Amino acid sequence: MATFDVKNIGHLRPAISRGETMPSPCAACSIRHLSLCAALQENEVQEMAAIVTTLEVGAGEPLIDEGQPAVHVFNVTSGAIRVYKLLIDGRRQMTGFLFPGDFLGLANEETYAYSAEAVTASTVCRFPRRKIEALLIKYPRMERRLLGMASHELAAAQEQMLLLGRKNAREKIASFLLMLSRRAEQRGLPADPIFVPMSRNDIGDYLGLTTETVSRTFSDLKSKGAIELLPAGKVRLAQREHLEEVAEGA
Amino acid sequence: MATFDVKNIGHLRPAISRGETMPSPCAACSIRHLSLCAALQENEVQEMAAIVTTLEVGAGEPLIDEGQPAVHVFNVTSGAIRVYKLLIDGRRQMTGFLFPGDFLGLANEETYAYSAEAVTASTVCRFPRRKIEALLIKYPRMERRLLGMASHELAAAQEQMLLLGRKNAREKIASFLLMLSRRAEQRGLPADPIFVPMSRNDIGDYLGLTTETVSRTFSDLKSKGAIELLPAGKVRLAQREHLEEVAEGA
DNA sequence: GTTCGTCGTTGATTTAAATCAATGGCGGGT
DNA sequence: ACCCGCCATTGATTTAAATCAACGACGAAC
Repeated sequence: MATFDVKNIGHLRPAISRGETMPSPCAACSIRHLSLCAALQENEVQEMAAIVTTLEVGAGEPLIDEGQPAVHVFNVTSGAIRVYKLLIDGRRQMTGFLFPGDFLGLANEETYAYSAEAVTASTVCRFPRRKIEALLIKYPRMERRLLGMASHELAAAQEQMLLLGRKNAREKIASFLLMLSRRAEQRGLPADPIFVPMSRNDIGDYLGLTTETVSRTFSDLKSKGAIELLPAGKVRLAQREHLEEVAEGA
Repeated sequence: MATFDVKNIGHLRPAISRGETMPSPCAACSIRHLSLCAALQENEVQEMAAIVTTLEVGAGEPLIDEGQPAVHVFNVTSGAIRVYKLLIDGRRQMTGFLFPGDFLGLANEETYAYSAEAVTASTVCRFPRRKIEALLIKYPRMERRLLGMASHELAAAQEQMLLLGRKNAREKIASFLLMLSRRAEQRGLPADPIFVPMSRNDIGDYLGLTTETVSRTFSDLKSKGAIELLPAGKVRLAQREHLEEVAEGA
């Protein structure tokens, strides 16, 4: 896991001095969306920049281990991160996938309650938790933003509970593809031929299914013309409306 | 749903003027734990008291309907509340059970993303969301507390995802009983013969199971001596350690 | 006191998804 | 160039839980 300090952030400042409010890029990370650092004031930007470190994480490398002291918070800059919890015998439940702009490491306790790894080679911005907490006290606007993010995540978690507890395999896969599409769109990426960077196994562990069931369900949706499987992990949502109906259980 | 304003809160003040910090009772609701109102200053207590309304909700009565404008936040004072989401065809996923001291109604959006009903006859304190938000800006300490609660709930939600996605029926039921026991203990109630106020159907919708599977699994744990089913919805955790092993998937 | 609806339990059967198994493709390492 | 291991896919079989079904207990309503 290569690490280097961010020095040359000057070129990103203009976006803020230009008077942009939200979404504005995080000076340290050049993040636009849903970020802890969005819409900071000039003085706040400087303080954030002073404590940030940028990390490069190779595919499959760990970023956080459940049970370890929660000393850092992270902001994803590029790539994709998987967040998960394990049972003693190794069964794994993904609790989320993170993309550029997403935030990681919010913890109430002294230790992390989950693990995180890079799905593909990724870069993240790392902040010492203690320093972030000091900044939150100093700048309540940042804290409000964090609360907004937490409550957004909570709503997403409840939606995921509905999926895990009550949807069948086809509904799960349809929901998953649409979620990826919406999140890509939010980040200004193409919403239709979507890029699915994670393995069938990762998807299964996110949806409470096995690799085989995920693969079969993809094949099934494809044979019914709802999706097309393109090379390089791309998927076309050929019948988005149909997928939306399926995802909602209609 | 009977409603009346809270006037006589004077008798609760002493706990705060005595200089107690945390957990301290909420002046309006007499709540001790995990409450929005815990550890308030005297002036904050008065402002909270000025905007609170107490509601009585009969068993089965709705408190929140998904999609309705999110105009209030709630604090549970007595009884038990179920929070859930529905699919179009009526499949239901409980996202949580709330007990005295628990907080409800945190929402980022303009509408609620879930529904809530009383399991048993309950009382709740209701606050207008706009006024709460104004208070949060005025008193960042309250906001910090709210953030702590949100991140606690997020951790619980992730734990529940692990349960829903990867645990079998027995592990789910064991986890559920232990959760009820721990939460009862936190509220100063007996942790061993626990009171289970919700129906088998409610439990099933919480754990992603059917009524029948819940019932069979209870019977099975009982026949193996792990639990005892007592009258009036009480359950004895005869082999707590064994239940803990089962819950963790060991 | 009787009836009706809900609840919990148990049994029989079905089924969706898991498991077990085999294959071919692809990419990295030597 | 050649393995080796991982990944995706598909087929055959098993299985945990759902579904369908029946019954008794209980409480509320009339």
